[in-house]
Amino acid sequence: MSASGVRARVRAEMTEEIKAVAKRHLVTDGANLSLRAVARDMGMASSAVYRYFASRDELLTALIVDAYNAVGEGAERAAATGTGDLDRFLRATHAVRDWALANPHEWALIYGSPVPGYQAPQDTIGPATRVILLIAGIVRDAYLAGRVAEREPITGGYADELGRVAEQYTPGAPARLVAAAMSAFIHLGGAISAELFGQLKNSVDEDRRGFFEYQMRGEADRIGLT
Amino acid sequence: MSASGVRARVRAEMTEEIKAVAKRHLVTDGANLSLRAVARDMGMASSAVYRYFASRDELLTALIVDAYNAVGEGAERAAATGTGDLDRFLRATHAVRDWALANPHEWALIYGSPVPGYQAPQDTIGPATRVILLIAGIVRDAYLAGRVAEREPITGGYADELGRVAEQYTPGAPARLVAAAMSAFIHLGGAISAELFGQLKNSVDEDRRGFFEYQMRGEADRIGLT
DNA sequence: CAAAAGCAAGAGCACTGCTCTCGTTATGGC
DNA sequence: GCCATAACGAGAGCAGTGCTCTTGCTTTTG
Repeated sequence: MSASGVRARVRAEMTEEIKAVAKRHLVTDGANLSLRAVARDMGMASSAVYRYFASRDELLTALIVDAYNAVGEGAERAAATGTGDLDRFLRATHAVRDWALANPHEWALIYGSPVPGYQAPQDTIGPATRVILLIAGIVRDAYLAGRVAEREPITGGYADELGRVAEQYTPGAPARLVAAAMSAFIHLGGAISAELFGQLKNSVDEDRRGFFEYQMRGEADRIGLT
Repeated sequence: MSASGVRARVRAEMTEEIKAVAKRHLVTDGANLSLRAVARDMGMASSAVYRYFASRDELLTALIVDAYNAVGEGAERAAATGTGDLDRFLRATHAVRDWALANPHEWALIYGSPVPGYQAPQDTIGPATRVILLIAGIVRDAYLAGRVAEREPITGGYADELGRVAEQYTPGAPARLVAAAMSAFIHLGGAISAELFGQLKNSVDEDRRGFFEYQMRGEADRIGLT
């Protein structure tokens, strides 16, 4: 066990190192990650990398899972330092943006257009939900404590569906709360992608942080957070 | 002139056909478009394609410009059929979504993560602004006609900057109008990307159109459209 | 009519993901 | 401790990619 533990540990270290090198390549080359280049950087044959990752897609998947967890954990930590509901919400969303600004290519990997021919495996859906679950959690806590302001209820087919989703997380809570939380999450992603992908150029160049917060405050207001 | 016109016309037809074939490949293969495969499909040598497009990136640029114009034109036509301000806004945003659903890979090309190593040339920035200019135009018309509801003004560094942008399009209009219009545009892109890139899976599957409209109505309300 | 320019094809370069085979080394059952 | 087995790393090779260069041919132009 301890002997085989050596090999297992070396294997784990190699896997981590490959991911680290790949992440470095990601920041310069973007999503067209070259497995051969990674292997070259590590001084090993490209075929040897296939001992650790069955394909380039599998390596990408590992990077995607790491990225989801990194942004999720960052947001969770930031939210934990907040005091009020609105403060926790703003801290969480700012943390997501900060992480995205620091790791633009990883953001593109998880929230940009899907890599062509790449099919997200089951492993990714768990980590992928961390941020939206965090936002939903903040809203739920506020609602259960009776601190969510009144808003008009929603109607339409999506209301029923989101009502069923609400039963899982906030039993008894109105569907419009889930709808507003999801709207905030979607707006969050859109705002960050717009900033990173260059759509704010020539219109918002000085105070992008402020403009981002303006939008997030708007979503918080729609939710009813104070 | 008529003789050389023949060659010019053939050249234009070839260029269009290459773009058409490339667009067909786009719907199946996504963004990793193969110039060689396009050439094979047309029964010509890959080197011959370089007579019409200096590089694969240039072909992509042509497709991007076409996509921007297609979605922009669709939104403009839809807006023109609207009656009130809110109606025009909703029709325009729904038209953008409809186009995106019909052409998901082209949407990914223009609003998804930038193609690695690809630098958007000057040709694209004009067509790229059509949708946001359309939304801004709807808001401007409503404001100049005195039909925009009162909302709280905005503060912060981005307010000054957007105020300067406002002077170009809606002289005398408050910066918060531009901010709200841009927020709507950003939310629009985020909502469509979220739907196309699979982030709505398992939460909004039945009435996505309704959920989209809920979000857009929220933005219209923030703007003050009626 | 001849020179010039446009065009298509083929060969070739450097690169990619991935597979297969080959020796080598560490692991686990006896 | 021995030895079959499994893991490992390296190299060669295949099919594909973007792109360039050269070579003939055709069309346009002066």
